[in-house]
Amino acid sequence: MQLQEAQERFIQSWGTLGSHWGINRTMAQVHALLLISPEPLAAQQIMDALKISSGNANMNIRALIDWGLVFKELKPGERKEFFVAEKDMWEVIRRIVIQRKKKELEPIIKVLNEVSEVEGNSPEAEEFVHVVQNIRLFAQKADSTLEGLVKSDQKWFVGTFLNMIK
Amino acid sequence: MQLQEAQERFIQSWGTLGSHWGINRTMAQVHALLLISPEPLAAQQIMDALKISSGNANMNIRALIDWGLVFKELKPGERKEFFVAEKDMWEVIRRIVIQRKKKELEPIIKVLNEVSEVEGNSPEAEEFVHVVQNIRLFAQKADSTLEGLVKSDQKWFVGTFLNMIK
DNA sequence: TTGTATTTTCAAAACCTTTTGAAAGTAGTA
DNA sequence: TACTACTTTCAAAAGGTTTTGAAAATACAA
Repeated sequence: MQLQEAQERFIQSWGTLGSHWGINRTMAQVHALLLISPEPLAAQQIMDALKISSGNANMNIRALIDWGLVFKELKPGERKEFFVAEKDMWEVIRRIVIQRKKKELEPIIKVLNEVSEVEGNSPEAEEFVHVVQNIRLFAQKADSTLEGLVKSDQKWFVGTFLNMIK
Repeated sequence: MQLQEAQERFIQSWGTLGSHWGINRTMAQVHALLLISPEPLAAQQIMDALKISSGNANMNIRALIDWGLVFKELKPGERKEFFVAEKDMWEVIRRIVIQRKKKELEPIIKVLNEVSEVEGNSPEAEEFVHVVQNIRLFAQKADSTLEGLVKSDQKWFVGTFLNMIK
């Protein structure tokens, strides 16, 4: 396969994957482009490569920086900003886990804690409490699991985690 | 907190969570409603409770059945169909993992395998292969991890998995 | 300071997904 | 068979998100 075709396929697929993971399509494509670029890229190069507008490029680059997946790099003598991707996949995963844990898991745990204080002992109330407690247990497990994952290093993941499962 | 308020809050939150997880808002709300219902519900009851149209209810109930998260139940003497949710949270998670693994992880692994056959030895090609190999490693780990999770039982998750991470 | 390259903003447009609800289809009952 | 309760379909509408691009802002250089 030719390099250019491979690059395009990779960028497209990464975009599709991202859009299932709370990262918008373009944001994931920008990330993919930077991932496979040996050199930092300027906004204009990103716009050209992905055929997107300046507004779009700017917004998604900013978002990637917020997520900690992309860094700004200034070259001496150049006025414009260049961007590089976080290329350590383990770090990429950690960054995404941190964001999603904060935006999704923590809010639902908060709600589960609140609604489990429900009054009454009708069948509806009993069923409700039962289901909520159950989910709460899982949510808390997931929370500590992810917390552990965020704090652990790649060695652990590649070694123990996989071997254990099999 | 009153039961009704708690139920509404739970349904709303479950809907929001679902929408971040490839399950559309209404689909997750229907699932939440069935989860906390001690009795099977008919389509009409779901439509009334969530204030949604028949088409919407029908489509999302079907989707939940496809995912294996909801089952049809026929009551003797009743013409209409009733629906119950899968209430075992472990099974719920397994079902979702199965669907998403098939729809997201497997396709990207396929693409990664294909594009890693790239030709050339320019810096671009080298960087490309390097990044792709790296992601491929993670994707394959994730695949076997999830495969293991799908095959394992809850006891394992609650016991070993959590303790191990800490 | 002025000029110019670059970045940022944001309202409007384009795009994509979800929902509606009327009509058609289905199946049990008489 | 015809009736009725219920389910399914699907084109159109609504709703939500993303993208565009012109204009404004910024920041360096002369």
